[in-house]
Amino acid sequence: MNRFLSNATNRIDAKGRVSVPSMFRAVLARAAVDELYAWQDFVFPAVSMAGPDVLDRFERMIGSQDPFSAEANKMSLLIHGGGVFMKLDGEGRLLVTDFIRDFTGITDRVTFAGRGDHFQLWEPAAFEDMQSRARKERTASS
Amino acid sequence: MNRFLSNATNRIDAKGRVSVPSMFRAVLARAAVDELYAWQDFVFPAVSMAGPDVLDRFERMIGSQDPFSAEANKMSLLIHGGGVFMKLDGEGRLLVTDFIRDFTGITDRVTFAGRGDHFQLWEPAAFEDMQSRARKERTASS
DNA sequence: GTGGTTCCCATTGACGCCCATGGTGGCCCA
DNA sequence: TGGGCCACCATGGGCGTCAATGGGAACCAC
Repeated sequence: MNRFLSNATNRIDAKGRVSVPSMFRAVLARAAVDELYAWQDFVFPAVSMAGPDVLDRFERMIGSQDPFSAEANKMSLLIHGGGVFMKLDGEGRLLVTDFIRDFTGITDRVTFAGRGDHFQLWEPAAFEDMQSRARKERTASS
Repeated sequence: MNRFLSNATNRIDAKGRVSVPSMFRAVLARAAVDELYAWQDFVFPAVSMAGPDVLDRFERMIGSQDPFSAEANKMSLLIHGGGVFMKLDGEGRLLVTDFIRDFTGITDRVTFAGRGDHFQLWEPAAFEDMQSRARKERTASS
């Protein structure tokens, strides 16, 4: 499969590392991605990750707008100022930095959630909560 | 037959596996499906399963919306983050994971229910209950 | 040096793949 | 029509492999 799907919760070890689910690593390997672009999600309290191609896409989106518009400026602030590059260690783990902790509230466990063309890091309880809320809204509106 | 019909209840073994009814497996084989897309039903406490084409359908639904809207993001959270790919073992069994147990209440037995283009996994008592209730409501309203 | 990383190796528990068994229903044949 | 044979399905369990996790030691920057 070539997209990020499902969710899994892994523990952060004493050194602050956490294993990226093998399923997600397989998708990254297939796309020959070895350096991850990570950004703070625009909607949820989660950090999103994907290959560098996503950053290119974001930049093209900005480029198509008036460079002096407030929109384009805000967008750049989010994707450049709120984004970093990360890479995995030999075992497929990533270091959970303060960049991630502060924005998500993650402390000792991480929920990885597939989002199709990217995946996200959530504080486990926040993920559960948001998902059940989304389900309720769908049920109510249908 | 090319659709999922009827229902059957099977036992979960010590390793947490359960046989998918051969009737359903036959439908899957005919559609050349070897990897199942499973999602938590939007209405019932059941997990639904079908071929990956269902996921494509869901994704087209999302694709028609503004990708930065909270609506589209929540829907993606459900169908991507709340969906899993599963595959059957050589004997046509699937592993009943916590993803399934937590949402359905399944413990040691599973009721498989055909739903036409997909089938569902229910906790046996919950299925009986829901079915008899549906029957009553129909009788009352007709 | 000291703190923070990165690279490497060990452990263990889960999962996939394989083979075995038993029970049931269908089919054939007398 | 009755009995027996056979095929298929549900189920059980062994075992090898791999992922998730833990920790030591080298390495770099300050």
